[in-house]
Amino acid sequence: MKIDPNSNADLSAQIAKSIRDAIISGDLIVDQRLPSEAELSDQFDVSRPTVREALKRLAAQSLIRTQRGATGGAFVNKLSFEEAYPQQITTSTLLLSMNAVSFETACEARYTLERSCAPLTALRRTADHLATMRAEIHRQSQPGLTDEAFCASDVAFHRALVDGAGNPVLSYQLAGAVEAMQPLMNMITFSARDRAKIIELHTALADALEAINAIGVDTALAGLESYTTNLAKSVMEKRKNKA
Amino acid sequence: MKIDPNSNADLSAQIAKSIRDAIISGDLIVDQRLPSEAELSDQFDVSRPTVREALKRLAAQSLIRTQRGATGGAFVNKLSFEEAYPQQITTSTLLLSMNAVSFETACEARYTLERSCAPLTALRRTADHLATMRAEIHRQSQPGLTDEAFCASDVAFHRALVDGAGNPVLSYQLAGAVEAMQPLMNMITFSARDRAKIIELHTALADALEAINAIGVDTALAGLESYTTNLAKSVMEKRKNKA
DNA sequence: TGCCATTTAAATGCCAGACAATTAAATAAC
DNA sequence: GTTATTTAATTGTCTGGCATTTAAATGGCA
Repeated sequence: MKIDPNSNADLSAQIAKSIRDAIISGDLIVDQRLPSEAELSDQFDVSRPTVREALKRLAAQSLIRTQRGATGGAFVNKLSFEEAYPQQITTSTLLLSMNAVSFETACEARYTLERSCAPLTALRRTADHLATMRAEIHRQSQPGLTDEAFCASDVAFHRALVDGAGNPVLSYQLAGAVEAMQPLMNMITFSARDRAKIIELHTALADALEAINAIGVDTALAGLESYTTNLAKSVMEKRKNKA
Repeated sequence: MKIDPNSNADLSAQIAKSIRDAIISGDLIVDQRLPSEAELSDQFDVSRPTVREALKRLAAQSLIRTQRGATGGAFVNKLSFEEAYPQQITTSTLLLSMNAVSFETACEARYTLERSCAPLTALRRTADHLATMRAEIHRQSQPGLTDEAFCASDVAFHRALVDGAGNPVLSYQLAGAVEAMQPLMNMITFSARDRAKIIELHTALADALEAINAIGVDTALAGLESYTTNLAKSVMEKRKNKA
């Protein structure tokens, strides 16, 4: 393996790319041990610190894991959904906050995606999913709950809705959309009447799911979307008038 | 800033987390310059190579960029959708290949998501999106096209469909689902009749989009999903019988 | 023989110090 | 005032080393 020293990219970036490509292409398979850092420095003709920087890049993407000790080294990591979730959420959150995505755009994306998996959830949801949703509704109705806790419970409720579809790929893709909304929602102050309305819609949603009524689920979600959007709109309006 | 030397995690991982948290929380804002590597080593009380490993971790996630020279350094990077796309696709692809996700599950997720944004696309698609789709349909009908090129064109067609919804958040979330399917699709051999059927459905889809006929779009997508699923099923069947 | 303690070797984790390359700003020359 | 040169700051890379961890090899002992 050779590295182009005239390239614009860092040596460590090039080496990371080389190894990453090998993983993606299947040349390196899960749990396979990479050569030791010393061997890699020989192969790529760079120093050990440079190799280490490359390995840290890959570790940051959960593509490898490292073990110390005699039989240690870097191993191709089996990327799990559990590991990928937080990454996905972090990225989505930063994308929203750094790119001035409007509340409406984010909200539209979120509810569009959620409504798409609702029919599957109506078919496949287990008692567990329903119980989680009921529990979150109960939490949401407790007085003295901070706005932040209310939002967190809202996210948990919706996550259960998504997971109820029983498709891990869907759950993964939607995690970003649902969780990344939370910081945006946290900017809203919920009046008691707002909460009551949202809880009412959540209850209708859970009822429809329990009754395996896909249309009812969709109606409730549509209601939630429009209510949330209007709420955000009026909050922004008030804030603008004050300023 | 202090680092716990008794933690299980690497020093570089802890430092990266510390800086990452600062970015997420807004303590560090876009384009803000981080302290130099030397200053960071002082602040965290570690050596420069360790700081560098931490910075490379962050760079791997596109959270920072670095510049050399007198006024250089590490800067908080404005994460763009363009940058996030490839990461998302790589992760999704690896998740599918490493977790033995069935073709059916992946396909279900993909078409569920695509059908969800179809109504928006019907409303908002531009002439450009339609032109792209027509062009890809034309490419797909050319004889002598390899299966791989056919799949690539299929992906481009569907990406145009998704982008037509005019919601960058949706486009981003769906990129993984659509693109990660390609390796799975590449395992299928398409007969001339298969291609003709798919092209027919693609044409119906484009026609419906042109006519702003959301129901027609949904019907075509449903047709594509069931056709693709059955095709994959029969391919797997044949392969099993041979073995 | 079989079990336990010790040693050894291999690997990653971390550090100190140095030099090269790059870049913008300060300085000098004209 | 403009251009050329120097300087300083910063990242990129290398060398060499020591610390730590871990499993396997070794040796002692019953």
